[in-house]
This record gives sequence, C-alpha cells and structure tokens, in this order.
Amino acid sequence: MIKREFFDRDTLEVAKDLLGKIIIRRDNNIIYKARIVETEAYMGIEDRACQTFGNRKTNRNKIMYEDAGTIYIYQTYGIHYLMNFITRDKNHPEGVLIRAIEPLSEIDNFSLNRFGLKYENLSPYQKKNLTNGPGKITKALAIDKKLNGKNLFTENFYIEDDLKDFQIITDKRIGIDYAKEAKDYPYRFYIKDNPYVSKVKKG
DNA sequence: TTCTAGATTTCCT
DNA sequence: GGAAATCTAGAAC
Repeated sequence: MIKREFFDRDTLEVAKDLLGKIIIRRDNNIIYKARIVETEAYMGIEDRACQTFGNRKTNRNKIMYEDAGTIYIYQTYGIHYLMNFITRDKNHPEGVLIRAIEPLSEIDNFSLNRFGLKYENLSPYQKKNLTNGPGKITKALAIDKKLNGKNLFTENFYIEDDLKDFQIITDKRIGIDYAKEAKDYPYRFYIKDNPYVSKVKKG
C-alpha cells in the first residue's frame, strides 16, 4: 500500500508518479484492480483551472482542503463523477485527477458497470471506450459521492506500486478552455502507447 | 469518422 | 441565467 507521504509532495510529481500504479477497490464483494495510465494535476490557488483558484472554498470543493491522500469525488455536467486524489497539506488545496485506467482484474466487472454487458458482448466502439476518460472510470469502478472524503489507506481502496518501465508523455489538460492562461499548462501526463489513454497528442 | 444536442448539479471562476 | 476537470445517441458524410 502506498503511504500518505507519497501524496504529501509536489502535485506535479505525484501526478507523474501515479502513472503505472494500481488502484485496488473492494465493493460488494467485487475486487477491482486497474492501472493508472493518465492523470492531470490541479495546482490549487494559483491555477485558474482549479476549483480552489484564489482560495475559493465551497461546499463542493472543501475536500480539496483536506490532508494528502484524501479521495475527492465531484459531479460535473450534472451527471458524471470525477475522481481526484488530494495532495499536500491543508494550506495547499491541490490534487490529481485520474483520467484513464487499464482494467487488470476480471474485465466483465468493468463492462457490466459501464454498459450492463459482458466484455465479449461489447461492440468494438464500446471496448475502445471502456475506461478512457474521467467520467468513464468512475462508472466502471462503481464510484459515486459515497467515496468523497474517504482516504486511500484502507483495505477497501488503496494504491499499490507496480510498473515503472514506460515512457511518460506530457501534454495540455483537457476540457478547461475557459481557464485563460492556465489552459495551456503542461499538467497532463500519460503512458506512451497505452490504448486506454483518453486523448493522444498528434505527431 | 465527425458533428451535434442534451443530460442536469453546483457555483458563478 | 450560464457554464462546467464529460459522455452518449443519433445523424450526416
């Protein structure tokens, strides 16, 4: 199990170091294991794309002001849940958005949550889009706001070390065109050539 | 393979 | 009221 100290570091470092690691989640007697293949860093009070820009604190984002290793779940566009891991201390409301995962345990559990079908019955389009986006992974892992504010140090939800032998691609974040100067910050990281990454840089 | 509209909670950035 | 750290179905090409 990865310890709290791992998350109490520079948020960009945590975002990069989370790549390749494994999420272990237990829910309803199902064990999910999935490799983190894409992340984004949200750099707190100085990052216009971050919910805590300018030290804003609301009922929704208050979890970002918790300790390193807290799980922050929030809903966007009224329907999709997004999962973040909080980094650093209470004075630094920063975190890492998990954007894409690669299923490692029984893949039917993921596809049933997503589409209500076994993996073998998915269309090619559905297989390609199983867990390659932040709203999709929460659906696939059956994650909702019940996990908001929990931490990453229980038997039911924790992170394990794993692969390190891969190349990291750095790119701009996705879906934050409103964020003026912050929209082009190179705060997105993903594993090169992994098929589960949501959006690959051209060239 | 690309586009569009629509889903609908939380906060006004 | 309007937009958001998004995704889907259905249409068009």
